Amino acid sequence: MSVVLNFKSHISELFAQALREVAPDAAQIDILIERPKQVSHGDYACNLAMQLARPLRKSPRDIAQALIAALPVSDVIEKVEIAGAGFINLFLTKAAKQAIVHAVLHAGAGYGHIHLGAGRKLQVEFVSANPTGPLHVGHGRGAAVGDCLCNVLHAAGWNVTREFYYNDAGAQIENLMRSVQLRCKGITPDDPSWPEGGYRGDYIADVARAYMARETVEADDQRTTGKGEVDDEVAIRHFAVAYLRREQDLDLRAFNVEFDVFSLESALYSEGKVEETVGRLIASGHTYEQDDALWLRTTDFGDDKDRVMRKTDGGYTYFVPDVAYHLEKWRRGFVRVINEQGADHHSTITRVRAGLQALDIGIPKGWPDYVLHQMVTVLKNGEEVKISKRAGSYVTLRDLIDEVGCDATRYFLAARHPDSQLVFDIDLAKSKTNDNPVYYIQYAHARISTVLETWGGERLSLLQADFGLLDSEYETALLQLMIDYPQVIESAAQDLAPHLVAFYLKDLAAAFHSYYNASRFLVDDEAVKCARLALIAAAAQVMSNGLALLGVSAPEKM
RNA sequence: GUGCCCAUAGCUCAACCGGAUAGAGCACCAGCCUUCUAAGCUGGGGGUUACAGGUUCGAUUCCUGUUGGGCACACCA
Repeated sequence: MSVVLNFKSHISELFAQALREVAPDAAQIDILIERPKQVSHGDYACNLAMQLARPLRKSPRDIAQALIAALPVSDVIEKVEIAGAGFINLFLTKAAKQAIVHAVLHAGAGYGHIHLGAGRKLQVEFVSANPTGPLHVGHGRGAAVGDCLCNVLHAAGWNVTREFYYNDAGAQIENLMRSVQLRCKGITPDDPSWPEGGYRGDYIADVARAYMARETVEADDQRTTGKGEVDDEVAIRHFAVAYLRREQDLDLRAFNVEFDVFSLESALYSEGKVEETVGRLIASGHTYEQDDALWLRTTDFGDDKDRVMRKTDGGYTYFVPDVAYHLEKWRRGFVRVINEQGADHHSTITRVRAGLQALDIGIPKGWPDYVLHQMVTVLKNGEEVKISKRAGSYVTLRDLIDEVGCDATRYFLAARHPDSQLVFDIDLAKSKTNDNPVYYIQYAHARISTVLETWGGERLSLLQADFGLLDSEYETALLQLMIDYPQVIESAAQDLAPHLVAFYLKDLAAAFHSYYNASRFLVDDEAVKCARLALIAAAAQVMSNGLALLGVSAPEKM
C-alpha cells in the first residue's frame, strides 16, 4: 500500500475531488479537515457538508451522503460515517497508522521537517538588547521564544537567519559612558551628584574596574582593551559597550542561543545608511520641515501623528536608523522578516512600517512581521522578585539559568503563548516532581532510553518489526500522536507560536507514560517485543526532535 | 483620554483560524512498586468560558459595549 504521511492534506485532496463533482460552483470553499476530540468520532472529520447546506439549499446529511459517494477510494481509509448535524467522520486503517513507526525511525532527526518555507530566506530578529547592562528576564523570554521560533521555521523549510541588533549609538550609550566614568572616579550611585537616569547596578563598577585595570575583552569578532584614562570618553564608551556585549554573549551562550548576524546601529551611521534613508524619504515627498525639525508624514500610513526624523539639534530620532536598518533587511533579500520584541515596544511597529511604505519601493504593507511577548514576572517563595544583586533594578537571565538551569528556564519561557503575561515560578521550575512539565517530558525520553539499553539489541533491526502487532489503545494513541507531529510544526510555523510544540510534547509524554505503566516491552515473544520497542524508539525520536526545537536536552538517564 | 495585549475549574494553563459532551497538571480524596526508572500510572469530585447584547444550523473562538489587569502614548531607545 502507499505510504501517506500527511493524512490531513491527503483527505483534504479527496474531498476537493468530491466537491468538484457534487458542487462544481462551490469549489472555492475552504476544505477544513480536523481531528475530533473524541475517538468515537473517528481519526479525522470534515464539516464540508454543513458549509454547503446554505448555498446548495439542501440538508447537510444529504450533502454528506453525496460527498461520500463521490469520495475517491483511498487505501488508508477504513470507513466513513455521517454523524451529528452532518459531520463526515473518517477512520484510518490500522496499517496506515502503523506505518508511521517505520517512517519515524527511517527519517530520524529529520522526522517532522516539512516544506512550507520552500527554502525561502527568512530573518528573525530577537533579543536586540541595548549593550547597557546584563540581559533581564524579558530578554530571556525573547531569546527563548525567538530561538524556538527559528528552530520551528527551519523545520518548516525556511532558510532562517538569526539576527541581533545592537542600539550602540544614541543617548543611552552616552548615559552608560557617563555612569562608568563616574565609577572610575570613585563616585557611587548613593552620592548626591549621581545623575537622575544614571545606571546604578553593580555591573557598572565592574566595567569601571576592568577599564582602569586595562583589561582586554573580546566580543563578537573584536578585542578591546581598557585605556585606564578617566577623561577619555571615547575610550570609555568603546570599552563599556564591548564589555557589556561580551557579557550578553556569555549569557546567551549559557542559554544555548546562537546568532548568525550581529548588526550595529553605529554601522548604519558610519556606512551612510542613515543619511541615504533620509535622502530617499525626502525624495519620496513624504517629509516636511516644521519648527526647525524634519518630519515624516507617518499619518499617511496609519500613524496617529507625524514623527520627527531630525531633531532641532541636528540629530536623528531612533526610528530613522530603525527604518534604515529594515531597508537593509529588505535589500538583503529576506522575503519574510519577523521581529520578536517585548510588547512595550509595540508602538514602533506602525512607525517602522510607515517609514518603509514612505520609501515607495514596493515593500509590502504588513512587512515586517512582529511577535510581541508580554511581560514576565518572577516568583519565588510565593513572592514577586524584582531585583538582582548584579543589575539592581531587575532580575537577570543569568540569575534564572544559575538557579533553575538552562533546560527548565528555556521551557518555561517558551511554553506560553507570547500574548499572555507570564509568571515564572522559580520554585516550580526547580521542582523535580509531577508539576514540572520539563522533567515529565525528559523523564519519558530517559525511560525509553533505559528500556532500549536494557534490551541491548541493534536499533536498526527494529525497522523490520511487524508493526501490525501494535494494536492496543495505548499503542494506537501513540501512533496517532506521532502522525500529528508534522501538523504541529506546520501550525507553530504558521501561527508563529512555538509554544504549541511544548504542549504537544506534554501530550506525547503522557501517552507514553500511560503505555509504560500498562504494558511491558521486554516480553518473551520476540515479534511483540520488537514491535513495541520499535514504537517506543520512534516515540523517543519524536520527543528528541521536539525537545531540540525547544532547545531543551533529551537525556538518556535521569 | 487614545491605542495594543489579556480574562476559561480554587491555582498554572490548553482547546487544531466557528464545530460534536470545553481538556491537562497542581491541590483534595481513593488505589498501584519482589517487574524495563514511582521525576510515573489508574479512578473520583470540581465550569453560567469576566459581564451584557449581536451575527447563524452552531460562539471560549467573530462584532459592539461594560468591568478588571498589563503595556505604550517624547525633537528617549
